[in-house]
Amino acid sequence: MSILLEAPTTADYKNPMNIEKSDLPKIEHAPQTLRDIVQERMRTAIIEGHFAPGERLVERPLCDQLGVSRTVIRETIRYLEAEGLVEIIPNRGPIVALLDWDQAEQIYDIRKQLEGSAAAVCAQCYGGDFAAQLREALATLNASMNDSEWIGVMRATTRFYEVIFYEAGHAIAWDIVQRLNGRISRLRVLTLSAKDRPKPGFSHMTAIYDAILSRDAQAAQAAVQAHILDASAIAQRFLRKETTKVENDG
Amino acid sequence: MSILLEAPTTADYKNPMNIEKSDLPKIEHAPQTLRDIVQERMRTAIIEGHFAPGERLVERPLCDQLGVSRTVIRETIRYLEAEGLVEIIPNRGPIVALLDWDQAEQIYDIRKQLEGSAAAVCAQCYGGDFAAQLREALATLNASMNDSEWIGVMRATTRFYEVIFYEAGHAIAWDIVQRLNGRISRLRVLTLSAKDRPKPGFSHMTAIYDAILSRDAQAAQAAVQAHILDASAIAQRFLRKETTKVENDG
DNA sequence: TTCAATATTGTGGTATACCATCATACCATA
DNA sequence: TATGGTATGATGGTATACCACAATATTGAA
Repeated sequence: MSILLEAPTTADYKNPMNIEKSDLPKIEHAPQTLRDIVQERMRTAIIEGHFAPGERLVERPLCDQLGVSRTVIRETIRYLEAEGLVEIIPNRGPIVALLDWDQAEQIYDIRKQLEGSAAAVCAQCYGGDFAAQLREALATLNASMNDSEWIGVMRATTRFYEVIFYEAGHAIAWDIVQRLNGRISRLRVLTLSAKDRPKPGFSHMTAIYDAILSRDAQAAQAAVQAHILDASAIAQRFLRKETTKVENDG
Repeated sequence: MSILLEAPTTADYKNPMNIEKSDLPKIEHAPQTLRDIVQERMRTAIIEGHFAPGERLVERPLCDQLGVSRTVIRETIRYLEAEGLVEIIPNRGPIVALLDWDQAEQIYDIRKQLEGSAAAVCAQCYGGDFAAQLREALATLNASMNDSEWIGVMRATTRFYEVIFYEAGHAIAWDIVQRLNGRISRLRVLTLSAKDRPKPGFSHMTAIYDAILSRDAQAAQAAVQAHILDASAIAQRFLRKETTKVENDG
């Protein structure tokens, strides 16, 4: 089990998550509730692969590990179920959602549409300091690729698209894309960590960057779709390869 | 408050939702849990307008009305929050999610993409008894329009698109579209119930039907997008008109 | 009379105990 | 060895107690 989910050393109900003030420096009265924290932790734990797909999420151990009550765990599981990250098996309880290529293909297809549209809109109407933001995101991405830390690459890629979606004013679409990305996070990890090929990804991103900044909506959309097509092709290789194993687990 | 949420007359914990066997004829051991039932009831209550947008969803009264415990209510609210139907205001609790035109426009835009794509794919590759299913859905839609019952029209429209999405193999996209439709259900009701114009909607659907059956993907996509564009234009009129009122409520 | 401080109330958030049911694993016996 | 029953554990569901916080009402003082 992940170290991310370690329980507090003592059962301190006044401070069950070991949240120190130093952890929340920005906002004095952080309106963040326990549920939000647990949600965030479990979501990232699943996305970053600390829970295996198909692994059971038993309530009471989770309570112990996170140092919170069952109510919180149950509400969190309900939320993650709605997000598609968790699946409820009748009379068995929640497990980390499984993924087959059929679903993954659908998800890549939806992303192609939504991200392509966002890039196109963005190219047409961007302004302000957007160019600087996108350049910075691209630079961060480049830097993280040299670190060969897949998690950094994933975050930088996310940031890159986040800038695009928000400039396009597509906040809801971004929300959808993020959730979809959560569901295929395992694939993203595989495509990123199997990095005998970091450069093709980066050249794709550069192409997107150039197309948007030159206000070529068509080219921007095409570049995004090419990027996703490439990613999905790599993902397909991996998923096909391990399909047998996954289905044996289920 | 809605009659849909009435509590059982007596506190019968063996049968708290008044589920009779006659309600579940198909499956003997119905795996449907209390949560599922409450979720379904509250979702339709919100979608069908029995709760006003911005209305507070106070836990304890909901417990009384539905005859279930707070745990169930809270889990349900968490699920609906993830669906975007419910919004949590810090230190105030959940309310029925509000909607402004900016969000609605984004939602219509996403629908335009996903539904257009589904129709196009469908036109290219449909087979089997799909044509019959779609024809039947269209007939049902036509019949329900003569009833001038907006709820029937809404269900028939949903069914029509459901057939398309499933034939295209876009189950995940359909899931997304359904949730988005839930969030703009109030607008859909307005556009449907303000029925000085039932026929334009139906002619749009007929155009979609014809285009798909004639395997013209381009035309199918265009017809779908025209339909949504029309709907969004009507919705915009209504939402703009009542924007002041809504924001005063919030 | 008016303003401010305090008390009350309602709500959300959290924790915990309890029961029923279902599924599985284990064990004892034929 | 095979089979059936029991034990265990997990979940679903319910109830309750406690605390924090915010809004409102009430009361006291200027």
